[in-house]
Amino acid sequence: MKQKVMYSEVQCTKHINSVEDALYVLGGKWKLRIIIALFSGQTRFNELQRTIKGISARVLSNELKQLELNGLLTRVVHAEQTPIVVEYIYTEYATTLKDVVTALADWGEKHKKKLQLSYNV
Amino acid sequence: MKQKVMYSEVQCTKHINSVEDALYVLGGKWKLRIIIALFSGQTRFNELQRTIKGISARVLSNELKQLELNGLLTRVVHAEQTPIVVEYIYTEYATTLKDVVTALADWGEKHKKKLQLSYNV
DNA sequence: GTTACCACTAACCTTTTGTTTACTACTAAC
DNA sequence: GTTAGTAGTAAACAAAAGGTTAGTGGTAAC
Repeated sequence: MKQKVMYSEVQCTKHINSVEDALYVLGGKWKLRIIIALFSGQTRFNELQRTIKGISARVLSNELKQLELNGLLTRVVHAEQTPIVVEYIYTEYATTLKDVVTALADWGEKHKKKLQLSYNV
Repeated sequence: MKQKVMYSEVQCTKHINSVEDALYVLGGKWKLRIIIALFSGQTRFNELQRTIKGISARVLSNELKQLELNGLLTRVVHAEQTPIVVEYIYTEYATTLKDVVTALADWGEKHKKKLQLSYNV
């Protein structure tokens, strides 16, 4: 059983630490899904909750707060109108996540196709 | 407050579903770190536990089982030697994760640098 | 006049995840 | 003979994450 080594030990530790830093911000079940929904133009709380199937209001609220703290979105309150409308707008910084989202979504899609293939054969 | 829309609503749902499929396999605190350690040439249980700081034997054992079920590694037992040695070898299929790992590690690295900058200024 | 929408929050509960300690049984080094 | 390494597992517990239900107060549609 042979395999090629992709990184040195030092690079391994560096990679693990970097992924750790990324997961600190993006980890958990919901954060990336929320970011995708924001990228696709959803801005409102209830819109987001409808788009992201299965998330509860409590969890969505908490996750949005954390994403705001990490500089990935801005909470904009339109207090002048009734009912008061709140918009969640992704920041310029959040667009740096595009590669991450793309890589994960691509892999997830291919993985699903692979599973379907192995069941159908 | 303006933003460009990156995906249509249909693409949004597709992306969310794909990321969901990916996270089903890769989600949680440890799986990607284990994969990085495997990519860097670690093959043994205790080696992995030493490399991945903070993981307990129980959790490592569970995660390895799940990664094996999902076809990302093979458990190879060398029963002929004493003490019996077990090797965890990443599969060919696991190499399709390279882009995911790279994207996340790159983002994590940049994010850390950004944090350090904003503290030092 | 009842229902639904808006954007949440509080309290409580369950599930998932992870930790700690102790243990297996054998080997090799000091 | 004590310690450390080999690869784990069992049991008991703690912490983190997530879900459920109910409710706020105002507006607008049926």
